[in-house]
Amino acid sequence: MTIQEAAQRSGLSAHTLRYYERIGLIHSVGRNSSGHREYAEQDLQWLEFLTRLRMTGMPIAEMCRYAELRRMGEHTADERRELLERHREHVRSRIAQLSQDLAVLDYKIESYREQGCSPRTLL
Amino acid sequence: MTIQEAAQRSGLSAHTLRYYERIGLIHSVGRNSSGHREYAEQDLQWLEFLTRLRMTGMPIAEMCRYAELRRMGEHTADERRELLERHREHVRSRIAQLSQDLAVLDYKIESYREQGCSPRTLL
DNA sequence: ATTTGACTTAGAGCGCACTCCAAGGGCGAC
DNA sequence: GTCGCCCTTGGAGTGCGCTCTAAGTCAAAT
Repeated sequence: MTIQEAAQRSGLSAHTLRYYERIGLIHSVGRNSSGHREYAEQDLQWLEFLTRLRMTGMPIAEMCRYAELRRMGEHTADERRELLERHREHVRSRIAQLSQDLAVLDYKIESYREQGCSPRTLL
Repeated sequence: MTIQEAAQRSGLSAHTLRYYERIGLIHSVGRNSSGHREYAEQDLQWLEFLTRLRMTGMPIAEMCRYAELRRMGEHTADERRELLERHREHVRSRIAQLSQDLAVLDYKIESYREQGCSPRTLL
C-alpha cells in the first residue's frame, strides 16, 4: 500500500507518516524498486495503536520509548506492560477530571437557563 | 491580593496571569498606588472557571470570545450559554472517546499479562 | 522525448500556549 | 543612600507536534 493509501486508512497525513518514521515511531517500512514506501497490513495495525496512544495524550517521546522496547524483543514485554499501565492511570484520571468538569459545566449552563441570571454564578 | 498570591491560589504562574490579562481573558485587574496588580476574590473565581475551560480543551481564542461576550453585558447571555453548550458536547465526546481507548488499553495490558504473549496482539 | 504527477530527502516553518528576558520603577531594611 | 527584591512593560524565546518547502528521482501517459 502506498503512503497515500496508508494516510487515508490511518487518518494521518503522508507528512506525518514520514515524520513518525523519521523519529523512530515506525520502524523499517518497506520500499519498492523505486524507493517509495510500501506499507503492510501490520504497519497499519501498529499505526492504529500509536494513534490511540496519541489521542489519549501520550507524549511522542514516550511512544518512541514504547516503540524502541518493542524493537528490542520479547524480553521487554514487562517494561512495555508497565509503561501501558502507567499510561492507563493517566487516562483514568483524565476521564475522572473531565467528568467533574462536565458537572460544573452542566451547572453553569443550568444557571444560564434559569431566567434569574444571578451574577454570582454567571461571572 | 498580589500576583504571586493569585498565582498560588489559581495554580497558574504569574507569567500566565499577565499573559491572560494581555490577551483580554481577564479584564481590568485593579492596580495599587505603585502600579502593581491587585486581584480581587471575583478575579479568582473567574480564573477558576477559565482554568476549567482550558483543562477541558477549550482553545484560548474561544475563551477570549466568551470573556468578550461577558464584558458586553447581560444581553449576550444566550450566546454565552450556546457557546458553553457546544463546548459541553466536545467534552462529552472526548470522555466517550477516552473510555473507548481505555477499554482497548485494558485489553492490550491483559494480553501482556497472559504469558502467551501472542505476537498478533502485542505488536 | 517530454510532460505530468506522485514520490524521495533534509531541513525550515508554523500554531498554540505559554515562558522568559531586559530594562526600568518603587519600597522596605540596613 | 543603596541594597535587595518584587513589581512593571514590550517583546523575544521555547517545546511540542506536526506541516510544508525545495530540489531532485522515477514511471507512466501523450
